[in-house]
Formats: sequence, C-alpha cells, structure tokens
Amino acid sequence: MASSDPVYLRIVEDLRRQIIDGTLPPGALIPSRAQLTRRYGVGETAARHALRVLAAEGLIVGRVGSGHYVRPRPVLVPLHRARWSDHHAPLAADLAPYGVDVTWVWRLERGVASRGIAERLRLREAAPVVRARYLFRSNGKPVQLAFSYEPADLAPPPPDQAMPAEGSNGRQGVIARMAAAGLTVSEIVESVRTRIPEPAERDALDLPAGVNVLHVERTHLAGDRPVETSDIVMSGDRFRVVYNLPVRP
Amino acid sequence: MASSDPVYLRIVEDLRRQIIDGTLPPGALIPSRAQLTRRYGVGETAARHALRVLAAEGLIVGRVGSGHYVRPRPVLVPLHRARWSDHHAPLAADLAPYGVDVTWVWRLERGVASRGIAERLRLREAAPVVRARYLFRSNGKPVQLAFSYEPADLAPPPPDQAMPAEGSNGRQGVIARMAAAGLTVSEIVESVRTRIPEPAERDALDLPAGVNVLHVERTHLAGDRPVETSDIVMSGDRFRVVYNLPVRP
DNA sequence: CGGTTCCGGCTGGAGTTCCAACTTATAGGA
DNA sequence: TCCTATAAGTTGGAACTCCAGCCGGAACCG
Repeated sequence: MASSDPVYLRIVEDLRRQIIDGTLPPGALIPSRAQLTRRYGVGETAARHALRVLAAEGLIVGRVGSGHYVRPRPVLVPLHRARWSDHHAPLAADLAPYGVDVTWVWRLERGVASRGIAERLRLREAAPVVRARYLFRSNGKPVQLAFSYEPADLAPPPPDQAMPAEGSNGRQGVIARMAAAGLTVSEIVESVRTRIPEPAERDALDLPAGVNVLHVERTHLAGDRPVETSDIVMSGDRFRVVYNLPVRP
Repeated sequence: MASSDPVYLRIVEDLRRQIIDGTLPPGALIPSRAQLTRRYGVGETAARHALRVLAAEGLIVGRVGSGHYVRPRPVLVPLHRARWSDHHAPLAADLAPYGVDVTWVWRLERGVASRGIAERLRLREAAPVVRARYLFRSNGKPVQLAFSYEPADLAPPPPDQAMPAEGSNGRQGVIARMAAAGLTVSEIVESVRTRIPEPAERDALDLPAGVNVLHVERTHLAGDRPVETSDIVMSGDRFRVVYNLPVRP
C-alpha cells in the first residue's frame, strides 16, 4: 500500500520530518519547485502539490518571487483543523456559506477597560478600548450574544469618526484581520462555564426564566500581545453541532 | 478585485450557490470536468480545482468512474474546519504529527451503564457498555484524563477475547471509525464546566490541592443513535491553544 | 430471455509548459 | 561611492495532456 501512495506524499513526509527534527530550522529556505523536481525525480505537479500541502498545514509559507520558508515557530494546531471558537463567536460567519440562516448585527463603541478586561488585555485600568457587541440570530431566533474588546490603539484601528458604528453581518473578527496581516495568533480560553444569565442577556437572547447560558471567556494574542478578549454567551447549556465527515480527508 | 479572482472561484461559487438553493438537490450529479470546461470556457485545471475545493468543503463527493454528487444532507460544519473536540480528547492525536510530544495510554473494560451514562447513550440502566480510559501526557506530565463509553453491541465491536485490552497510542476514536464507515456523526456537548477534581483524578493528573479541572461531557451520534459518550477532564481551568494562521486559506 | 462482455465516460494521479508578478543579486553608470 | 537598470530565479495561476482504475449501460451471445 505504501508503494502505491501518491508520489507527492513522499516529498511531503520527507520535508515534514526535516522540519520537525530541525534539519530545516525555522526560517530556512525550502528547495524550490525546480530543485524538488530534480532531487526527487518527479514532475513539477508533484513538487508543487507537496509545497501546497505543507503550506496548508502551516509548516511553511510561500513568498512570491522569493521561495518557501519554514514558518518561524513550530505549528501546534493549524487553524483550519482546530478552531476552538468555531462553535462560539464566529459560528455565524462559518455557517453562512453553507446556507444556514444565520444573521447578526454588531455595534462598535469606544469605552474604557474595566478591571477584568484590563487584566485580560494586559492594559492599565480605564485604558481606552473598543467594544463590539454582537447579536447572532438563527431563523430569527437570537442564539448568541458576544462582546469583544480590543485595545483602542491596535492596528488596524477602528473607524474613529464613525463611532459608534453599527452594521449587520460583514465585520471581520480579529483573527481574520490578524491573518491578513500575516501574524501568528494564539488563543487563551480562560473559562468555560454555565451560569444564570443576567437580565440584559436574558432579554437579548429572549430566554425563559430558569435556563442557563454557556459562557466563554477568550483572549487572542498576536505574539505575546493580547489583541482581543471576548465574552461569549450562548442560549442554553446544551447545544448541538452537526457535521458531515469527509469520507477521505 | 473580484475580476482578478482565480478563475476556478467562479465555478465554485456558482455550484455552491446551486447546491445551497436547491437547484442541485442532494444526490444530484455534478457536471463532469469535461462539461465544466466547456460550460465555463475554462481549462481543465480550473474545473478540476473547483471540484476539489467543493469536495474539501464537504458539499460534494467524488466517486471514481462515476462522477461527483451532491452530498445527501446539507453540510453545516465540515469536520476539518470545526471540531469542537480537537482540544479535548483527540488533542494528542492531532498534535503528534507536528512533533509535539504527546503520548497516551488507554485501557478497555467491559462494564454496565450507570444511570447517567445510560441516559446519555439512551440505553436501559445496566446495559452492557465498553469503557475506555485514556491518560494523556505531554512531556511526561499528565495533562488529560478521559473516559469514553460505547454501547457494547456497537459495530465495529471491541475485541472480545482480549478484554481488558491495554495499549499506548494508536486506538482510534469513534469519530475516525465512523468516518471510515462513511457515517455522518453529530455531537452533543452537554456540559462544559470547571469543578473540583475527585481524588482519583487529582492523583492521575498529578495535581496540587486547590486547583480546578475542566470537565466536558460529550456525546456522539451516528444519525440519531448515540455511539459514544465521554467525560473529559483536563488539568486546570485555564488552557492555551497556539496555532499559526495560513496567510491565505 | 438472461447473463456476459465490452466500450465509453469519469475520477484522480501525474507530467509538461507557459506566463504574470515579484524578489534578489549583480553589474554598470553617474 | 551610491544609485539604477537588468537579469536570473521563484511563486502561483492556468492550460493541455496522458493514463490507470473504476462504473454503468448497451450490445451481444448462448
């Protein structure tokens, strides 16, 4: 079976091993398509596909006109395979392309960091922050309420004149914006718990009395700097995720 | 910018729209590479790439010698984009290929369903179940304890003679086994909370007194039938996930 | 009439080629 | 010495091609 494996897999495994064991250290230049083609005695298709796979895994990054380089730090979990938050804050954004009816509205506000937020963002208390409030609806029914806080000085800065801004759909989360800037983002999940909703939350989520909500506190870092922290409140302490499994990944 | 988008994206978006709005109902045959090539006036590369992307998204499935078909039920969240459990039970399995030192041992036991487990698996109390106990270690330090329960009659059945079986690494979780069987698996997360660890857990995880553990109760369904339920206990109520973002997905 | 064979169509792996856009280094000119 | 123009190398998008293996239906034969 191993002998009938696709040719490009041999290159992928070989390079991956070298990256993991340090033969190709972070920042190292990966052989170019032409070099791989000669070295492994394969066609350019195979070399190209191998590089694409490694790039998709996050182990290397390609720069047009320059080459493929080993990513500066070891990849633990590539985003596309493991996003803790997929079922929380960005739920709507991820489901929308699949025809699930999810809509959301958001509002941006300037404010100052409370004690807790300041701690999570490693700011001094009362430092200026931008708060976004999201309300997600599925089939008209409100299902999720989220607040995200970002340091006000963060690039790219939020629109200054138009504050407070509002909208429905479309606002990119910090992950997408950091990714666009080519940054490595990490995530700290500080707490996941169920609790009794506050009156305002019960109101927004249109909940009957006596039910609990799922509460997630989450912070995103770019390098070592916290760039966003969020409080996510979902209706009910019991939720369900349905997916189809690709028969062959 | 839209005009400079890759050619294949036009095909992807067009077909995706048709799948979502029902023009191409579940089970429908997708135009073949040759047909797409003619219909959209593009090369075979673009047609092929479009089909590959849709297949990766889980919207269609290719059958060699036959064609590409719309998947039988709407995909909500493709597994590779959203696995709630990636940071819980299968953590080790996902991290291992990236050179992170994670090892685990497991042990299989036959037993009978307690009241709670019976409820979650929709079995009568004291029905026969198979219990697997996992202990995950990172750099030698125990980080996660998990118990999974499956109905004993479930296919593929656990090894009967070798019970109780033990091992280190290698045991496939129910998701992988169901995927291999081509089944759609859904997941219910019943509860996520932090709590005081029980003495046995504190012992296994080598925890100092006074810290909390993160506790997740999770059930997997194949269609409507529960096929596994698990209790996951992680050391600490604060954990961190690090990933690199592909600059362009 | 029923079973078997055969052929056309399809996927998926692989190779080859071309080109635009970009980076980098080098050589030459001010 | 410093700046600029040029050339070589690289990625990424795309087209075209070939082939093995598989599927399904149609034709054919007993």
